[in-house]
Amino acid sequence: MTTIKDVAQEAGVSVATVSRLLNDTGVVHPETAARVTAAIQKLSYEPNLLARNFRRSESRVILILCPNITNPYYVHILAGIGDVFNELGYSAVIFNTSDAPEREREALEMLKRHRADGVILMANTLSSQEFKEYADQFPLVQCSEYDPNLQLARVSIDNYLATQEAIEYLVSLGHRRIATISSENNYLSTHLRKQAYLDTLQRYNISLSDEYIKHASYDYSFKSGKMKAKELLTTDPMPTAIFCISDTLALGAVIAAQELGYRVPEDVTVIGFDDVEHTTMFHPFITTVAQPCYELGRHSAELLFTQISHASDYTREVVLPHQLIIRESSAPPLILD
Amino acid sequence: MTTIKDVAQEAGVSVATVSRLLNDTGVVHPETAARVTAAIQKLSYEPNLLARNFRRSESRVILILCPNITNPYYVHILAGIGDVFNELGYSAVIFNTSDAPEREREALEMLKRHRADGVILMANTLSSQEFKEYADQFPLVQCSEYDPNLQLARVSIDNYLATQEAIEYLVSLGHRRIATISSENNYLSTHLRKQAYLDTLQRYNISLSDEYIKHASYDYSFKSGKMKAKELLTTDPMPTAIFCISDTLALGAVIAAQELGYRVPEDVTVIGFDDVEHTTMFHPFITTVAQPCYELGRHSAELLFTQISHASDYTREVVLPHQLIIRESSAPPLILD
DNA sequence: CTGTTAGCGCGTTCAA
DNA sequence: TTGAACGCGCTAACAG
Repeated sequence: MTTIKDVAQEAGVSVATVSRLLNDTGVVHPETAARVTAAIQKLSYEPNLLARNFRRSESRVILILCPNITNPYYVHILAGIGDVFNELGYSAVIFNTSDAPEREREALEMLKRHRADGVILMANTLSSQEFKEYADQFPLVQCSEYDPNLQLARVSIDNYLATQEAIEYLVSLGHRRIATISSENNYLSTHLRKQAYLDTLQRYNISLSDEYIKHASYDYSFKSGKMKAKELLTTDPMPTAIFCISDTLALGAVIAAQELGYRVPEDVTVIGFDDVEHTTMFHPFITTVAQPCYELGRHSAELLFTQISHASDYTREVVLPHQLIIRESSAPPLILD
Repeated sequence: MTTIKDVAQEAGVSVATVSRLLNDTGVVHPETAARVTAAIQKLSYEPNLLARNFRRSESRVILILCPNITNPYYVHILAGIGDVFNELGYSAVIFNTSDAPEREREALEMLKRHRADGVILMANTLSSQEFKEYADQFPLVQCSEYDPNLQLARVSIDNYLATQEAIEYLVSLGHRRIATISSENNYLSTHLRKQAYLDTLQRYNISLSDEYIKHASYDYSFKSGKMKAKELLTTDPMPTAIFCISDTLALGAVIAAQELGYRVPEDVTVIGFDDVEHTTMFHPFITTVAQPCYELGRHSAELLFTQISHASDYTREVVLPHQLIIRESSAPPLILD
C-alpha cells in the first residue's frame, strides 16, 4: 500500500506539501506541485479515506431510515437524496426500519459511534422525548413525515391543504357521498389527511357516516385497499366517490369496483395520493394528488448537508408544492342526491 | 467525547485492558472486567468506529452497484443483501449506476481508497479486462448478471434452463406461434433467454419468424412492452403466445391485448419473468418464471463476506432454483394449426 | 512557499 | 493477568 509518505519521498518533498496539494489548502509552488503530481501518478497513489476520515473526525456517510424500501413511494425520495450526497462525496446507507422502534434506535445509535455524520428519517416511531435527544446531538432531517411536537428540520408537502383541495374537487364535481380509505398506521400525514377530509366535508355541510371511513393496513397494501373498498361498495347507500390516502390503495379500490361490476368513474369515482408509476399503467388512469418525491429527497439532503457543515442557521421547515392531477378515475356522479 | 483512555482512567486500568474486554481478545480478570464495565456505563462510552476501522484497516462498508433502484426486481435482492450485512455489522451503500461505465468505474474506485471492503454488482458494463482488474484486487460478487468470460464469484439462476422450461410449457399447451419480447440491453440473461427461446423452438421443429422477435427498451419499461406487444398482435398470422423476459413487459403485453380487444389467455397467452408483486394485482394474474430474489441477495452477501474474511477457498458459482408459476394468463390456443 | 512535528483513538505487540 | 508504548495515514499547527 502506498501512502502519502511514499509520495513525499518520491517527489522529494514533505508529507505536508503533498497533503496541501491534495486538499488544496495552502499554496504550493507550481514546480513542486508538478513533481508531486508526477509522483502520485507514478505510484498510482490513492489517499486512504480511513485515515483521512479518522483524522478529520467525520465518516462522510449519512444514514437514511426508511420504513419499507419496497414501497415505490420512497424510491424516488431515495434517488433524490442519493444524487445530492454522491455529488458531495458522501455515501448514503439505507436502513430498513420496518417501523420498529428497536431498529430505529439501533440505527440512530450508529451516530454515536461516528458511523455516520447525519440522518434523514422518512418516519419516526420513537417518542418525541427520545427522538429529541438524538436530534439535539446530531444533524437530522425529517422527510415527508415529521414529529409535530418538535421544532426540527423537516421537508414535506402540506398534507392538510392537499387533501382539502382533493375533497373540494370531489364536491365541485357534485359528489356528496364521499368515503375515504385511510390507514391504521400512526403517521402524521395519515392524521392530517383524515382531518382535512372530515373538516372539508363539514364545511360543505355534508353529513359524515362512520361507515364511510375505513382503515387499510399500515403499509397501504394493495390487498387491504381492495378489501376496504369492497366493504365501502357494499354499504347502503353506496358512496359515489372514494378518497384513498395512497395510490396503491386507490388501485385496490379500482379493482374492487371492477370485480363487483361497477365502472370507474361512471359508477364510482376513485382518487389516490402520491402519484407513483402504477397510476398510469392501466385504464382508468388514476386521478391523484402528486407529491414531488425526488425533490423532497433533494431538499432533505441539502438541508442535512447544511447542518453537517455546521451552518449556524438553517431552515427548519420546507414545504414543497403538491398537485392535483386529474385523470380518468374521477367524474361527476351519475345520480345526484 | 469520551475515549477509551477516559474509561481506562475511570476504571483504574490501562487502555489495553479496556480494549481487550471490548473486543474479547485475551483474558481479563472478572473483577477488573466489572470495574471496566461499570466505567463504560458511567461514562456512556461508545467506541469510535472511525479510529477502530482505521486501525483495523477495514471500512465495514460494502458497495452494491445497481443499474436502477426503481426496478422492483432489484428491491428484494437489496433487502436480502442488507439483512445479511446488517447482522454482520456492515453498512451497505447502494450505488445507482444507470448502466453507465463511468458511474460504475467511479464506484469501483472507492475500493482503492478503502471506502468499502467489497462489492456486489447486479450488472457490469465494463470490459472483461477492466472488470478483472478490479476483481483481482478486491472482494467482488456478481449477482443475477455476470461476465461469462471470467471465472468470478457469481450468484444467479439458470436463465437458459428456466426459459427452456417456459417455452416447453407453451409447446405442451399446444402453442406453435410463439413470439418473444426480449430487450435491447446487453445483459447475459437477455442473451441466454433469447437463445433458449430460439433453441427450444428449433428442437420442436417450430418455424421461427423474425417478426415474432421484438426488443423492448433496455430497462424493460411497461410502455415499451405494450408497444412491442401491439406490433406482435397486429402481425399476420398473429402469435398465440408471447414470452416476455420480464413481468413489466408481460403486463404491458396484457394491457396491449386488452386494448386491441383480445382476451388473455383465450386469444393470446402471455407469460412473464421474475415474479414481482404486480403479477398478482390484476386479473389475469400472470404466469411467470419466478426468481428467488431475496435469496439471490442473501447468497451474494454471504459469498462476499467469506471473500472479505480472506477465506482461502470459496464457492465461485451459486445457481439457485427458479420456478415456473402457472397462473391465469396462459392457456391452450383456441385454434390449432 | 515548505518542512517538522504532534496527535486523532484505537489495537497490539512485548515485557513484566 | 496487566500495562507501557508504538504506530496505522493523515491533517494542521507552527516555525522557518
